[in-house]
Amino acid sequence: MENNKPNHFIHDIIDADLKAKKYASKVHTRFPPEPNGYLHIGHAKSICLNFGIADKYKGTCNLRFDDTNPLKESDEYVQSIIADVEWLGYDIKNNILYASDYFDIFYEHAITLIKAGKAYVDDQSAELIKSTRGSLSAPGINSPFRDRAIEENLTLFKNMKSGQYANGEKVLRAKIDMSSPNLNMRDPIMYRIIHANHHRTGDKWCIYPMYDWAHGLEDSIEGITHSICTLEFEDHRPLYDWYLSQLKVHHPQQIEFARLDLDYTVMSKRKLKELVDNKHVDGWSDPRMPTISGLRNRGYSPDAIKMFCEKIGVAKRNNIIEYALLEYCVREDLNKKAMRVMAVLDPIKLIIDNYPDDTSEDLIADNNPENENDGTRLIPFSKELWIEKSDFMEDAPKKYFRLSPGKEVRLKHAYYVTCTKVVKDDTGRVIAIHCNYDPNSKGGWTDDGRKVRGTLHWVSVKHAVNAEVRLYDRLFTVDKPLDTKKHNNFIDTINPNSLHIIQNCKVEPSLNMIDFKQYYQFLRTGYFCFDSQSNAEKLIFNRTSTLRDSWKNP
RNA sequence: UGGGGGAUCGUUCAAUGGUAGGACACAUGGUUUUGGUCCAUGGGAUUGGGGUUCGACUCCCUAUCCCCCAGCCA
Repeated sequence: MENNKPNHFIHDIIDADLKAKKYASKVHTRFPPEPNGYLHIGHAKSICLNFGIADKYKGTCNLRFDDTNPLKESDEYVQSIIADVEWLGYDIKNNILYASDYFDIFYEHAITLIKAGKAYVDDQSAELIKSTRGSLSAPGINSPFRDRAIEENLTLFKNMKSGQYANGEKVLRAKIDMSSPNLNMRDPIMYRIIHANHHRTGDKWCIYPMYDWAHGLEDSIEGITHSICTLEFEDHRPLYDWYLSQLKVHHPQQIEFARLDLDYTVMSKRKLKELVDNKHVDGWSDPRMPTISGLRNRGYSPDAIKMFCEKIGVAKRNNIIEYALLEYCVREDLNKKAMRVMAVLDPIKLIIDNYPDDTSEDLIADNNPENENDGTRLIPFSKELWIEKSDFMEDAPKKYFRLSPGKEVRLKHAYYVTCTKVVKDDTGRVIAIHCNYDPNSKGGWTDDGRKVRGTLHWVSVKHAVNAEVRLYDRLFTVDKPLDTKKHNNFIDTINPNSLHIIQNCKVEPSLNMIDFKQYYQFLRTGYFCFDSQSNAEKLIFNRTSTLRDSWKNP
């Protein structure tokens, strides 16, 4: 297989490092989520990037939980993240790591820094620390506790660890430069006191490391070579570098790239959590959510998501990818994989007057014209069929290929039929359509050169199975829900019609849950999958996406 | 405002001093037992102004615009 995956600036950096024999010519990356929510498609970009690099350079990629804040994290999130990464297809069984496993090491390193006179215990309140940090243009003010004796710092820090102080009473700070133009360097906090139960370490600790202090050490301990993160950490890099060089430990290279943003959705864990908590969606895995588990329930394949992550590229400029590209990727992938079936979403009865009353016959249908190996199946055909309401028009425009009075169409895999008359109710609404079929067109073809433009899908009335179908639309009505210049609150821009449930859809009998398939294409209507709530008694399908539709009703 | 980043077709990624190219989107044809797929064609961009150079998206100067940072979040 040729490797024509696009190259990007991070590859260039790694190539240069390899050439310079930096890091003993090995490549080790990591994907470091905080378990404080479910993974979304933006994380998928990072996962594909980091695991992709490990793969390309024959290195390793760790899944590492950055679990340094017990207040926001939970095991539920840990489990969902592991499941999502594995579902995407990355083998992490032997590479699941936790920052919390390094807490003892972090602590020892902190002692080292204190002993070197590079860290101190500060008694100031959070408010005071904030107010003495200065501003974007004004320098900060040194804490009165900044020049405490090393021995005193050591004692105080040990007391912090042993639980002698309340939350917020003291912090450990790095002694750097309160007048640095980079706010991150103004004596950043290394440890804060949080008396809380941690999902892995329980009550062992009541001091927890801050991100900047912990992250570089995590990378260093694991022997990471290239620590890839998003743009907002760019001005944290000097601090990342400062800690590691003070401690003279293995020093990975931090590289920043632009995170993924998608139009017509939101992509921050906080915002997604708000949608979940306020019940705007049915949990993190709602098929409308841009979460990995949401996309999975929606019927997206791992390959489609990976293809998407490759196509969007990796660069440093802020970007908003069009949702259309994601849809292109599912269609592209599912076109090759999906089993073609017939399902009528909005049924109307079609009666074939010249077809025998009490017979039915099994017709051969190919499962996927894109892949002959997928074989064929039999579909029952009889006198009364369900067809799609939108496939009939009494007064049809010229370019309408479907059924209308006097016109002949093909019933897919079956016969040609010609519409003879319609039946209406008292209000004039069409409730049934009558037609005649051509017995010589069995299989949907004749050799007489007849041109039959329209092809309809159908389901035999007496063999049809009822199903519920859930149609999804974009979750938001605007392309940038978070544009505060246009919208006060992104919640206001939620699409009230993002979920449309239809009952009594008629599907072909092969669609029971006994012969379960992962991906379906309902012929002419879209890609679908079984909903996780679906069972043999009640079939429920989710629409993954529509098919492309070049037909424009004039 | 101090600091850190960034600006190329509608969107996104490339071009690393040498023909501005790909993908998606859009448009128009063709094929078709899915108005799907597939195939072909087309329109469409270097933020502005100077400079260096035989030659500039690329280097220099200047202006403008956008993003990030003042959590004991990550």
